[in-house]
Amino acid sequence: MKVNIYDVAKAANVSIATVSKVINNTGRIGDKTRKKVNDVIKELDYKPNLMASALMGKKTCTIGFILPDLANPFFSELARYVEDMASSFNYNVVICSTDYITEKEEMYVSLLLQKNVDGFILASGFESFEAIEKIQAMNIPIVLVARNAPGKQLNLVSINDYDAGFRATSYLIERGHQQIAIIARNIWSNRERYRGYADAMRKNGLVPMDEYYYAKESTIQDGFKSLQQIMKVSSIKPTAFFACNDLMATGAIKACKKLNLNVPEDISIIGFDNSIFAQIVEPALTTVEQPQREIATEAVQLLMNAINGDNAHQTITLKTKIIERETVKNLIL
Amino acid sequence: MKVNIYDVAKAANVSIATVSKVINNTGRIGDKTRKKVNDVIKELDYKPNLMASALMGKKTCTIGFILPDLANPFFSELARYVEDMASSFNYNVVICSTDYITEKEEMYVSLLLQKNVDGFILASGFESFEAIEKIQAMNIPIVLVARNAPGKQLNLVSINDYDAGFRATSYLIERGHQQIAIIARNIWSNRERYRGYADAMRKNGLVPMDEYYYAKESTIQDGFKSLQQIMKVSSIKPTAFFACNDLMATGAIKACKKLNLNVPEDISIIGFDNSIFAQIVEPALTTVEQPQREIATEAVQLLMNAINGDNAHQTITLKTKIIERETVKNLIL
DNA sequence: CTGAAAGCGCTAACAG
DNA sequence: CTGTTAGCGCTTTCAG
Repeated sequence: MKVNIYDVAKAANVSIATVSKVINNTGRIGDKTRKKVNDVIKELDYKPNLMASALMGKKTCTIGFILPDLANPFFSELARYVEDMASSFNYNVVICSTDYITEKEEMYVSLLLQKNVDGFILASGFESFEAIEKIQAMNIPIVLVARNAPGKQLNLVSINDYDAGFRATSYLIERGHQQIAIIARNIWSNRERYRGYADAMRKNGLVPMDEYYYAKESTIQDGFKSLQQIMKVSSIKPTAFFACNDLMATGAIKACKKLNLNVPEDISIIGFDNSIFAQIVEPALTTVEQPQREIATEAVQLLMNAINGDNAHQTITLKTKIIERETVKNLIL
Repeated sequence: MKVNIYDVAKAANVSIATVSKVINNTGRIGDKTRKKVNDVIKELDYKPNLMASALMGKKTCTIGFILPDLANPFFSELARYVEDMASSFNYNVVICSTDYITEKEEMYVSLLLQKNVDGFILASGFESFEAIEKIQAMNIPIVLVARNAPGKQLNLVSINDYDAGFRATSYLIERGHQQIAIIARNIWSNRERYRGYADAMRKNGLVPMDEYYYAKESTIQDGFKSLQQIMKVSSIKPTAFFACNDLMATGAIKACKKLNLNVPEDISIIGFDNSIFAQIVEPALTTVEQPQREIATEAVQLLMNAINGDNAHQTITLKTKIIERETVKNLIL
């Protein structure tokens, strides 16, 4: 039923070695032989079994992409671009959602390692190094996305979260806001953005909200709860919120509606990611853009280089940009 | 570096056959031997190479999930559930976006076939059977999602699109709307919804918009353009729109804003999918819910059954439900 | 230029 | 109960 290399060899009156050589364009093969073999291959519609060649040390042309949650548009868009780019190299990507659970990441990594994937893109944002070390122990290339790994020699592609947080906050301050709250989650990228936020506040003689993270997850729900929570506990009410992703910003906007606060008249909000949500919500969200396509492109490119033997470790930092829409009010007039 | 079955055998003073048996729980193995081997496995952190066992005819524990566009929230949510469910069977899923291009589907299918995936879930919604036939020729299980394949013996899971279209339209009619337009795309599911729409109209003595599809793609953009287009060309302006997915509905709402039409005061809109967008847009979208989680769950379950030798072909039709929110006005008071 | 043969890591008869 | 052995389908020296 399934035709293999022997069938081709037989039909072409050559040895399997010859067939293998014409398939892989290795060794020297006479023109007539090559043509003959190719004809037979076409005729029998022969497709080499990639598992078998993988067993012989060839690539599996598959990469693992590990992320927290595919339902988060930031990640699904990222995944889309990763997949696109990978496919341009004839690679497939198996996507794994960890659901923010470390054990799942390790489980997926183990499984994919057993399946001999050629490389990993890790966007799960975990603090633990278990998975990374497991992969490195097998000498498999990794690139980390939106995360750092101090003290590790790795490929990284990310934005400068500190800087982005600083600029988002400054943007608000420049527009006259003084009471600025932050909705963040306790993960590395958000902590960096918090640092940027706090420094921007202090630099302008303002006092940052203390290092208290209200959001458990980066969801609409948690953004919704966080804003209400902050409004409730603050003695001096914030006039602006910096939400560390668009989902939470969306939730924050919803919360404002519930509290009968108008955005941006009463409360200004700036988000993060510039995912599709930013254009959908009402009012349209002013937000910090992450160049997802570039992130994905660079990540895959780096991974491919590594897979093809490039042992250098690169860190690529991409630019962010504030996309002005309708959720920030200028208090200075 | 990488430990294999021989290393384990040697360290445990047994043959590789014995190791294989304890791993796979086949044959009879003495308790002490089993323990010994298991200890060594743990100690050496041995993980069987799944490619090798796949070569021997075992499963790869990988399925291919082919969809049009991972950036469409309906599909990313679906993918999320598929992945979740698959992972509960210890399966990985490689996700492929066809971008609505038939050739890409075939290309992906070929590639994954060469990689010996155990099964496919096809949600790409194509009309062509090439890919399906290719897969069937290899005797690999498939389940089709959100699509039909008349005359084919296949596993199917979908909703009743005709019925859903009929009910969505009736919902509008019951609320007094008479000029109802539809925004659809020329794919099977949308045509079915159109049929339902048209029948509901006629049944109530109304005249359906003619079978003219304005949307090239199921995107926000195309929904935006379609509504404007329809408003421009209609002699009697519609009071309600039935958009065949939430993305297009979102675009339609945006278009209304641009045309200075209020939703739902001037124009009512009903969407389809009940993706996350429906809750985000303003006003919140009344829409027909597709039970994505169930679709995914059933699809994976069916596929697993098939992979495990169940040769029956099942068709599962899931229920839809109209989720009432704020975009439909009741004209009858 | 082409083929024979070894072997990748594993499973599955079949002996013992 | 355990080991030997023959492959799965392919790549890759190494002879010829």
